[in-house]
Amino acid sequence: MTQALRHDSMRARNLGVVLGEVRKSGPISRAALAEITGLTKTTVSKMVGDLIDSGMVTESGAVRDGERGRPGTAVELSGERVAALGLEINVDYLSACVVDLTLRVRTRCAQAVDNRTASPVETMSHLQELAQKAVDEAQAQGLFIAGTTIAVPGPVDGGLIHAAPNLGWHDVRVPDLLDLPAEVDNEANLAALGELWFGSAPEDFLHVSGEIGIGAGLVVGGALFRGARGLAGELGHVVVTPDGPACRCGGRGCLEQYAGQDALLRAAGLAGAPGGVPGGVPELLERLRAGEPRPLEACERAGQALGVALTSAVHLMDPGTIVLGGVFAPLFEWIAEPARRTMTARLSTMRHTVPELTVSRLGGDAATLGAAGRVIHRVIADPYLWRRFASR
Amino acid sequence: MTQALRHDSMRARNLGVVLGEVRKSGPISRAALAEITGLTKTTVSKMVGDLIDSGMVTESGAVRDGERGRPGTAVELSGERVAALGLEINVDYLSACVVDLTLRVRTRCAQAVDNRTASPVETMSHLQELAQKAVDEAQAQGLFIAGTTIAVPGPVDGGLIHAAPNLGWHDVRVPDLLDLPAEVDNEANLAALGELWFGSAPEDFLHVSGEIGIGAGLVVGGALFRGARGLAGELGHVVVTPDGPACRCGGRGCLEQYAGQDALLRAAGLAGAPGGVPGGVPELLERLRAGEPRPLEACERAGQALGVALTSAVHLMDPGTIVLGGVFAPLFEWIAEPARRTMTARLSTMRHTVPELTVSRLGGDAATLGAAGRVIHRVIADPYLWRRFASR
DNA sequence: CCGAATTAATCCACGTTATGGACTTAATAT
DNA sequence: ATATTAAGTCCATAACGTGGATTAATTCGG
Repeated sequence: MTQALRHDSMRARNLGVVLGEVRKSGPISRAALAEITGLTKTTVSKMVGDLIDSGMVTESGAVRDGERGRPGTAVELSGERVAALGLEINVDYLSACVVDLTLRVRTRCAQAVDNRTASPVETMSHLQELAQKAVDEAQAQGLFIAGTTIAVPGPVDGGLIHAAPNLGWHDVRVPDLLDLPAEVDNEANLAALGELWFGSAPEDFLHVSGEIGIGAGLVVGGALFRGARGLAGELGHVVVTPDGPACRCGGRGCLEQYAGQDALLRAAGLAGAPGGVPGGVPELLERLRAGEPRPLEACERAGQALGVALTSAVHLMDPGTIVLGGVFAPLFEWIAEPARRTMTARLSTMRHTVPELTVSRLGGDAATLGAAGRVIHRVIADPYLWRRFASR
Repeated sequence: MTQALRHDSMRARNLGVVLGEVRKSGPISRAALAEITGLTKTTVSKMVGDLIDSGMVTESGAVRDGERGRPGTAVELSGERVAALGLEINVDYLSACVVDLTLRVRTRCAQAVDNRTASPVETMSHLQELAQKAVDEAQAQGLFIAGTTIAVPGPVDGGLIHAAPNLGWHDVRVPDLLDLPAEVDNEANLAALGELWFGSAPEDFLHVSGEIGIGAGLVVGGALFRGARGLAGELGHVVVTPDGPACRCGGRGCLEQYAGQDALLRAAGLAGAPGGVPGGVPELLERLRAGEPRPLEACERAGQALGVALTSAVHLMDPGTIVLGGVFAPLFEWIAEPARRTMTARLSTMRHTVPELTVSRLGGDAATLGAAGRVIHRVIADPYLWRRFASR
C-alpha cells in the first residue's frame, strides 16, 4: 500500500525528484529545475544547497538557457563522494567494481575461480578479499561506499539462494557469509539493469543473458519486472518442443536444451563435457569465422529455438525491444538472424511492430555494473536517507 | 518520473491512503486508522470529516478495540453517493452494470447482439441505449456516476482498437462513438481486475480468459501488468508445438489451436463451423457429463496444451496462482487436471511451489465488473479529485 | 559606453499541512 | 462512586513550499 506522507517524507521525495532530474538532465540551472519539477525557485535553491552540502551535487560553470538575461550556474552530479560496490559470483569467476554517483567506474577487478568445485564458504572468502581490495581503492580516492549488491547466477528470495543448480549451491544465505552489509539479486535481473543504466538501452526491453543457463530480465518503464515471488524471467525453460530432450529442470524441450551454452557447443561438435571446456566459446567463434558447416548449422538451429521462445515471451510480456547479452553477444552475428526470422514469421500478422533484436554492449560486465548501479539509483531516488553519511 | 509534491498533493495522497485503508479494513475507528497509517489522530479526524462531507464515508455504530476505555465510532465506505458504470462489448452480447463505492452491484443489464455482423456504429448505438438505461436507474437511486470504462475483446491502445479480429473491427476509436466520457480497456485485463476485486482472488495471480480467443491478465501486487505497449498477456498465441497447425495469427501450433473454443469443439466432434454454433459449449458439457470418450479426450488434450503454455508463462512471469475463467470455468473439472499434471511434471524440480490452478467464480461477468471497479478504485485512490462532484 | 530589458538566484513574510500534548468524552474495572 | 483506559477534539507549534520583492549578472538597443 502507498504510505502516508508527512512533512519529512514530502521533503525526502522532493529531494529525490530534484536529484533525479539533475541526473537525467545533466548540467542544469536551478531555474530550469524549478521549471521541470513544478517546484518554486526558492524550494529548488534550498534543496540544491543541501545536495551540494552532502556532496552529491556540484556547481559547474554557467549555462545560458535563453538569449538574454543572467546566465544560470549549472549543477550536476558529483562523483567525488558517494559510490557503490557491485559484486558478482559466477560459475567460473568472481568480479567487483566500484561506481560513483555519476555512474563512472572507479575500480574494477576480477578473479578466475571455479566455484563449482569450491564450497560456498570458500567462494565467499575469495569474494571478501576482492571486495576489500575494491573498497580500499575506493577509500583511497576519497569515496564513501553507500552500499553493496551481489549478483548470483540463480533465483534469489530475500538474500536466500534456495537452489542455484549451476553453482551446486543449496539454501545459502549469501550476505551472512560476507563481512559487509550487502544485498543479493539474480544475475539476469542485474544484467538487465546494467544494460539499462550503463548500456544506454531504451526504457522498455527484455535482456537475455546467455550463460550456461539462459536467463532474462524484463525492464518496463525503467523498472524491473520481478513477478510475484521474484522468479520471473526464466527464459531458458520456456517450452520450445513439448516432447524434446529432457532438461535438468525436469521438463522437456526447454530452450536451454537448444540454445544453452552446453547444448550449443555440443551441437557444434565441440566439448561434450557439461559446462564446456575452457575456451569453448572462443573456439566456436573461430570455427564460425572459418565457415565450418556444423557450427553454422548449430547456431542456425539455436537461433530458431530462441526465436520460438522469444515469440512466446513477446506474446506474454510485450517487451519493447530485445537485447541479447552474455555469450549471445559475441554470437549475435550468427544467432540473431534466424531468431529474428522466426519471430517475424510468427508475430508480424498480429502486431504491426515486431520487437527489434539488438546486441548488448556490455557483455559479461552487465551484472556487476548493474549490481553497483542499483545502489546508486537507490541513493539518487532517496538522497535524504544518505545525506548524513555522504556529507563531508 | 515521480512527481514533486506540494502541500495540496500531500493532502490528496493522504486522503487517498486513509480512504484506501477504510476500504481495506472495513468498519474501523479513527484511532485505528491513525495507528495504521502513521498519521496522527488529529489529521485522520479532519480527513474522515472531509470524507463524510463528500459522501464517500459514513459512521456506522461503535467498535471496541481493547477491553476498557471509550469505544470508537466506526467509519466505513458509503455506497449511497459515488458509483461507476462498466460496459462490455463482446462477440455475441453487450452488457452494462453500475457499481457503488462499496463494490456492490446496483444495476445490471445485458443484451444479446451479434456484433460480428453489426457495424461498429450500430453496436455502439445499442451500447449507448444500454448505458443510458443503467445511468437512469442509478440516478433514480441517488447515485452519482464518477466515470465509465468499456471492455472490448482485443488489444487497446489509448482508446483506439487497431484490430479486433473476433469482432472484425479495424481502427475504431470507441469512446468517440459514445455520448459519454469513457475509457476503453482490454476484456482480458478487466476480467483479471474483476476477479481481483469481486472474486476475492489473491494479490498475485494470472487470470486466463478462455473465450473464442484465449487472453490472460497478470496481476502482481494488486496491479495489472501491461507490458511496454499494453499488449501483454496474449496467452492464446504462446507456442505449444513449433510446427503445429497454422493459426490465424500467422504462427503455428499456438495454444489457441489446441484449447481455443473453436478448436476444442471441433476436437470433441461438435460444430465444425468457426465461431461455434450457438449452444456449442452447453452441448459439450452435456456430452462430457454423459462420459462420451471423444469430448473427454478433447479436454484431456486441451488441458495438456494449456499446461505446456502455462509452464512457459510461469517461467517467464512467475504468477502466484492461476485462475481459469471464461469457458474454462464450466470446463474446469475436465481441463484443470491434465493442465495441472503437465505443469507439475515440468515445474516441480525448479520451484518448490507450483502455482495452484483455481476456478473463476465470476465467469463471464468478470470483465464488466472489472470495468466498473477500475473507476471505483481510481476514485478511492484519489478522492481529492472527486470530492466536489460527490459532495451532497 | 550606458540604461533598459531579461533572466537567475536569494530573501522574507505567509499559507497550508501535519504534529503533539492537553482536554473532553465515554466506556470498563475496582 | 472512583480510577483507569481509550477515542476523539482542540489549539499552539513546527515544517515545508509559495509567491512576490530584491539583488545579481547578463544581452540588447541607442
